[in-house]
Amino acid sequence: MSSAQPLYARLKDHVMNRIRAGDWKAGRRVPSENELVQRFGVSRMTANRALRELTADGYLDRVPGVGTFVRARAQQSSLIELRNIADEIAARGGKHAARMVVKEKTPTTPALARQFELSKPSKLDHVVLVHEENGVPVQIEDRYVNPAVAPDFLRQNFTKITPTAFLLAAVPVEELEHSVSAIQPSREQRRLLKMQDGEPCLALHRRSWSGGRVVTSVTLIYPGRRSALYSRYRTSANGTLSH
Amino acid sequence: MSSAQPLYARLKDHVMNRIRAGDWKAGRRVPSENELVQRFGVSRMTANRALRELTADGYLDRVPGVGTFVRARAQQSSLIELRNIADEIAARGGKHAARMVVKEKTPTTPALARQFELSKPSKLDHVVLVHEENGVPVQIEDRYVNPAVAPDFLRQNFTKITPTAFLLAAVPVEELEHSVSAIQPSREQRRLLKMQDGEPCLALHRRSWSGGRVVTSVTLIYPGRRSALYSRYRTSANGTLSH
DNA sequence: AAGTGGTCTAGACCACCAG
DNA sequence: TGGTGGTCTAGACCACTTT
Repeated sequence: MSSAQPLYARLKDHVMNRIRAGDWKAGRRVPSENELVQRFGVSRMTANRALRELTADGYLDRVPGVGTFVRARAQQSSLIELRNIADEIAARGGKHAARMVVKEKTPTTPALARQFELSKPSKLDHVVLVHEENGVPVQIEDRYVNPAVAPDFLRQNFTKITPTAFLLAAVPVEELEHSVSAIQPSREQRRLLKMQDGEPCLALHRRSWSGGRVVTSVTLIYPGRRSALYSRYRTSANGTLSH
Repeated sequence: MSSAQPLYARLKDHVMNRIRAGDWKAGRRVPSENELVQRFGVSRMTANRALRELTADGYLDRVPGVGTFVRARAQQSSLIELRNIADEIAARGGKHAARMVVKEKTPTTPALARQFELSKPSKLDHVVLVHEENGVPVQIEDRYVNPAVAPDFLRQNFTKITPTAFLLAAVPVEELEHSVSAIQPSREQRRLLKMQDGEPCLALHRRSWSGGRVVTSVTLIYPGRRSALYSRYRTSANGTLSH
């Protein structure tokens, strides 16, 4: 089962696995191109491509004449990464919990059929849950899923694995659509987020595609009082924005 | 003045200039690697790197055995591009106008000094303007600029050139920070945007760096009723999100 | 002086697609 | 069969930093 993966991709994986596992922490020097050439028996151009692409991807810093290092804050190039909120909270040192509010199969309304690009009426999976950080509600997740793409979705226990984590593992995402707006929360949403009257919310809507079909359509609602979306990144050498 | 630019970067520029100028439109075949080798006298690896990076940047599509083509919709990988609102409105076929509200030099408050990473008190340029599309206000721009980095800023006529357009041309941006939140607009902001009572706003805050110094800190305020931020993009081959 | 990254070359082999 | 992109090599020269 020798992988058909190209050599430079295997080198990238090797480095990323060390970083993800925590073996190589921020600021640590990673092997030089010549060291990779020695250890893996590849040409220097191949080692160079691996490290160069990881740098463009935001994971490494390279300093000519000095070396290559694990970047301090992994670059967050998009305002919205497809991340698991449980991981985000854990990264901040908080304790995540999720509370189920709705878990059902529901027939498509015309609006839902349009969102899922379905020509015929069908059934969709629907869940609503509230994510909490240290007991404080921080996000409402209102999600529809196409069961033709992710059949086992409704059978999961979403207090143990978040819908995002399940879908990320179950379905390869090929395309993403995001939009963000400010909304006045409904009474029910205010209650779930334990918000004061009059406070606005940030609504993030996302659709994802796999194999040309819409996998899921989700609305994430955050209390507006603190910024829910943040990114910081460098621009690439040629002046276009790095992505 | 032979440019110190590497060959692959010059090839990228050459292709991008043709695309930007409209010579090569969406779907058009661009020169193959071998054609670039012939015309520019470079090795195939160099031509390959140029076209490969432009593909990763979202501008081209490559099909093995067939060719390389200008991508239909230039990929909008980040939710927030550093774009000029006048261009955005023009791209939608609308008519842009800007109205000056404030144009002044102002001493730094402690909060501003922190934002600009200044150790000593100093003066900053400050402008507030309202951008309109077909006569309808669509954005408040509240911007501070470090005059040590962009000296001529306040001398511009911002009803003719937007602050973004001027700064993009005047200062190379190397790093960007964005955050988004939902806010309840002040009475003054409601007035400027001609909004109803109770409607929330989307606030986008951005800082940009050049040469290690903060160039500008800007807050863009949008009426929340329609989504101000949108993106759609594909994920890259190796499974990580394209940026 | 030795090591680093940055670039470039001139070949090569492969899978794929077209005529 | 010839052209395309995808990858890889084994060298090379350079500017730079560290020792």
